Amino acid sequence: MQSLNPISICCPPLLTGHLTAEAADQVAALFRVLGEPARLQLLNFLASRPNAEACACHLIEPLGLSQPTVSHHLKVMYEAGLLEKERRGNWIYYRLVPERLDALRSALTIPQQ
Amino acid sequence: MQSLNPISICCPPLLTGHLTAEAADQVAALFRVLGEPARLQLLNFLASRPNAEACACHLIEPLGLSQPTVSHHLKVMYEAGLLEKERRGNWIYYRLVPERLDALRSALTIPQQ
DNA sequence: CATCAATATTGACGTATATCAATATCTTGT
DNA sequence: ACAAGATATTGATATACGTCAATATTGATG
Repeated sequence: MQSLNPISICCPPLLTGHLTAEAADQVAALFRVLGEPARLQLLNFLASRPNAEACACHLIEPLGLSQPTVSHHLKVMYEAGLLEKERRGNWIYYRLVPERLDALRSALTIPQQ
Repeated sequence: MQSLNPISICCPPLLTGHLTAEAADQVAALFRVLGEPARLQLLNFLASRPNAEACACHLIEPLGLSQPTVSHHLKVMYEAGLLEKERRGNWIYYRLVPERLDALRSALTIPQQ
């Protein structure tokens, strides 16, 4: 389970300038986080909620996966900087970090040829 | 090695509306293709060339990987619709398919909250 | 048709990781 | 402090896949 540094500047443009091996590693790790259907469905579910957030307890049933597995996916996305989390009483709420997805989006920008 | 259908409509928005399990599988498979540093470096190298294309023979040395491994990565990206290929005499040229990356980019669009 | 160069495929191996059951940890309320 | 519920971690298992050496295939050319 490779974790990402959320503070690191991500993502360098993929298609402009020279992409170093280190930068490629970093961006690839983020793509790999999105390369899992269960995680995409979690993101999609969160996006559909008010404030783009939900209690972890609400994320288990819609996926049809076990609680530990969902917890694992949430952790992976949290460590990748795609989610924030916040405890509220007994529950932990996860929230989308739109800036992170925006950064990835801009990394895919294609230079005018 | 899961292959993608290049003709299929990809990609449905991740963060708008309901993402079915099948759609999540499809988009995740495309993200997984990008989740490999060597492939990102290949894309980056192609983007730096005139016409965003290069002979396969020019893609081996810059990566420091064996010829079969590079061939494998090119095949994966070709089957994912990210590259086109064309034979020219003895050589096979691979070219970026910008529309495919654009489609992925738009799938990451975040709805206004 | 034979040869050569470029690319692709096969098979083997190692690593990464998704998944779950079992268990641990953490918070709140009594 | 204890009990109960929510979430996280551990350990085990299975699968996906990156990598290379060896080999096959393909196309051009003599």
